[in-house]
Amino acid sequence: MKKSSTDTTVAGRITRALAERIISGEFEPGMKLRQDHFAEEFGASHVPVREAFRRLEAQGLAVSEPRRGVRVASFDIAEVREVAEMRASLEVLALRNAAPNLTPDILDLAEAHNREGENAADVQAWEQANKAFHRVILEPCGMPRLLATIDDLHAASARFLFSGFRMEWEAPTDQDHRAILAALRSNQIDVAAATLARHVKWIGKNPAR
Amino acid sequence: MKKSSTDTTVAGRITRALAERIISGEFEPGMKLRQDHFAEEFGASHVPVREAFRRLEAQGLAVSEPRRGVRVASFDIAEVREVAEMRASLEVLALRNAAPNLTPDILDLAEAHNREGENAADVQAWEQANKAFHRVILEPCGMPRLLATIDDLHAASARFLFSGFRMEWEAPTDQDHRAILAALRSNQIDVAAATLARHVKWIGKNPAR
DNA sequence: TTTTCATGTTTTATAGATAATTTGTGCGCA
DNA sequence: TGCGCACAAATTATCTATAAAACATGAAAA
Repeated sequence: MKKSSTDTTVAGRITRALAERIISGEFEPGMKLRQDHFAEEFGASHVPVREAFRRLEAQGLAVSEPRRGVRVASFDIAEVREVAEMRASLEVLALRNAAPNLTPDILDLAEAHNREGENAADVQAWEQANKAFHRVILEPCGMPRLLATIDDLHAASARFLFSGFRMEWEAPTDQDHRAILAALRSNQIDVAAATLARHVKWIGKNPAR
Repeated sequence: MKKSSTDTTVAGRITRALAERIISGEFEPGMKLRQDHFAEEFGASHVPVREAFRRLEAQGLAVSEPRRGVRVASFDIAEVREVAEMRASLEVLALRNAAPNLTPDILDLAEAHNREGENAADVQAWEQANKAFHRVILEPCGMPRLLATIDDLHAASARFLFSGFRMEWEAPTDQDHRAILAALRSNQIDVAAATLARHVKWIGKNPAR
């Protein structure tokens, strides 16, 4: 496996660690991120921390005001909806381009991920399986930039999911996923795309606590 | 006007300068970007240059391999098509959300930008007017993340436009733009959206030299 | 109460050290 | 001679340590 910059450099490791904590909700929206603090925590200097901040900023997980520091990106209901709409548009685009390249093997793998999700013990596990499901059926589109953007949006969605307004959680049988797979298996691309769009937008409509 | 981080800090100025050169084609795809070189050129040290690199990377204008430096992002015909498809999807989404907020004033402003483009003396001027046209009709969607993503995609499109395969250039009367405005004026959102999608995708279909 | 100015804190930038990769060189061997 | 391999030198990215600039805070003066 090609090792990404996230693993190789100190800045990359810091990026990953901070992203994880923001997504998991450990860092609350609006929280100030002080470079010296993390420099000390990771036993590094503040320069790689700054580089990590730039990446988080690009992913939409943090916002930076010049000379005033960077904070964890806030997200209100409008932003959640925005991310959901963007994901819906782009995932549909990806699916339409992936469809001609989808093999039964890929769909079986997706189904496996879906079952994983249905048997998940907690939200984290479910989210991981959910991400894998979407990834697997979209990846064959062969559009790297599109996939990267979708990943960023997915991270933003996950933030919302973990944002503590759903403490008691139970694994849902993901009917939408099943419907998408069935449509793909019978070559009904339009149906699959429409279901996917509705499915993704639904996330943005969750009752906000 | 709110001053962006691009103007305030050294890293920001370097980012802007390098982005411009990449987009304009002065830096060719695949070209190695050495931090010490630009540190010297901008009379700065290499740290702000590195931060600029991170941002260019996020915008898709550069790619970085850990410990091996960063290069100007390549773009083949497939990537151009990818960017065009993404733009089409996202601009349609933006337009649909902007439509309810569009006023006659805004549409008049857009029309002015379109005329600017038609009278443009060179590609740069045309591109600037073109960007302004799209921006003006999409901005009222009130979705900042969506707009930011569209901006990045637009920059990538502009790269393609400037890539020297269109040396002799003449300002086109932009019929698509006019059609979009006419549709919006008569509240035919679907027509406007469909025209916009076709218009944006067409860019990706330009005969490659 | 408002303004000014000093002080501490934080971001930003520089200069120098470290580590990894690439390039060049020499040697052995076909 | 030509090719491949090992090893050394140079180049370059990465990181640390330190200094400078900007900002926030709060006390003193108007």
